[in-house]
Order: sequence, then structure tokens, then C-alpha cells
Amino acid sequence: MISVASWNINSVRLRMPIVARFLTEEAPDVLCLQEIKTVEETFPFEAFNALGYTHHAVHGQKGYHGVATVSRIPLKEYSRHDWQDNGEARHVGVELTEQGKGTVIENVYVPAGGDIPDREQNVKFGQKLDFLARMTDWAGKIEAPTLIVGDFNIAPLPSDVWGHKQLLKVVSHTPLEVQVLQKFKDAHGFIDIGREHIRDPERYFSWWSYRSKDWRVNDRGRRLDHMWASPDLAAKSTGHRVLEDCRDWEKPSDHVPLITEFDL
DNA sequence: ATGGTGGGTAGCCCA
Repeated sequence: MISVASWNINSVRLRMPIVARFLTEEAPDVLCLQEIKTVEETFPFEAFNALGYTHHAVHGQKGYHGVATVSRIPLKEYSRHDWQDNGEARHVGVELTEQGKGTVIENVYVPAGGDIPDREQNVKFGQKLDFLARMTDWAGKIEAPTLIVGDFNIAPLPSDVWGHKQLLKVVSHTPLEVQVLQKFKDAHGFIDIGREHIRDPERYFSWWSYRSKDWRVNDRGRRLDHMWASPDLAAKSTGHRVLEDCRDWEKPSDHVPLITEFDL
């Protein structure tokens, strides 16, 4: 059995205490972090090593974005893509080298896309769409059994958001983004593991804005984080959980971790 | 309809 977690941590240095708590309590084999907001030189390697997570692939950037995959089972860095073609650190891929040998885990942080869902008025929205288009070209050429996880910054289903009608013109849930994400999915035949285990139309959120008070009461969440797998790999997924309680931990991220277990 | 809260980092950018 191998378990893989994904968590947009919104500064790994600030939140190392809750990361340590998560690794101690849940002990996933692999943890994919997004928005680490640091370069490799100041990544807290020692803290991860002390917890038994001695294998790392870090693609960092000063102040913004950045992704890291840490593991207690052996892996090697496999790829780094710049799907936005602007030098931002939003992807790192690893390949498992012993247990689960040959399995590729791609860790991605899709651009949020700004506030206005129109590429003419908002450069960031165009960059988000272009990022996804390049990711789609790449997905069509995948050969290894692949798990792609991370903050996709799109909530595709009506049951992935607190209010479908209210959010149709809000970046992350527009029909155009949903369509572009679907093309990416179809390019490789990815399976949405989260929704294999928590079926539509059951409520499934992974992010609650810091700006919304009483997140548990108002529950204005969205499912921005995903774990998608090649069909053969998805068939080996035996469990999937959303750790909503982490949203209430001290100095929380606005995202919560997802964990999938595989019979590998 | 608006602004609301966070993080990184040094005057804003980004989410």
C-alpha cells in the first residue's frame, strides 16, 4: 500500500508546525505541496528529514508559488515543466524507484487566473488557459502510469462549489475553465480519483477563503484541489479522504489536504 | 455591490 497526499500549504516555512502534525498523524508515504513560497535554499529539508521524509524534489521560487514533493519512500525527480512559459515554479514530477517502481507523480499548481474571466481584460486569465492548453498537449503524450495532483484552481462540478449559479462568472467555476479542464482530462483519459470515492453530487470542497468568516458554518467552499490518475493506476486506488479538520488547525492554510491510498 | 483576510516581503504582488 502506498498513500499519497496533496496540500496547498500557502508558505511551507510558516506552516511547518501543522505540516509536521499532519505527517505525524496521517503518515502518508508521499506528500505533494503547492505554494511553498520559498526557494530551495531556504526549504526546511531538516524538518522533513527529522520526520522520516528524506526524499525530496523541490522546485521553488522566491516569495511566490513553488512546489515540493517529499517522501519516505525512494523517488527521483522526473520532470519540471513551465507550462505558463514565464519562469514561474508551478510543477515538479517524481518517479517512484522502489515501492511502486515506475509510477510517476506529477505535482502541479495551476495559476489562479485573476479576478476577471476574460483574457482581453485580464492577462492572468489568459495565462491560466494557456497553461492548461500546454498541459493538455503534454498529457496526450504520457506513457508511464501517472498520478497528477495539486491545486488545479478549477472546481468543475456544480457539487464542487457552494453555489453553482452564484459562481458561474467567478474565476475557478466558469464554463470555459470547466471545458478546458475537461479537454485536459480527455487528452490522457485521466480518472478523477476524488470523485470515484466521493461521488457527484455529494458535497466535496478542499478550499475555503480566508475572507469568509465561520468557514464551517457558512461553508462557502470549492473543490480546487484534485488527484487524477491514469486508468490503470486509478483502478488501484483503495481509499480517498479530505482532511477538512486541518482548516481549523492553528494558522491554517486556506486549503486542506487530500489523501489517496493505492494498492501498489 | 462591495470588501472582506492572509503570505512574502519591503512597496506592492498574489491568492
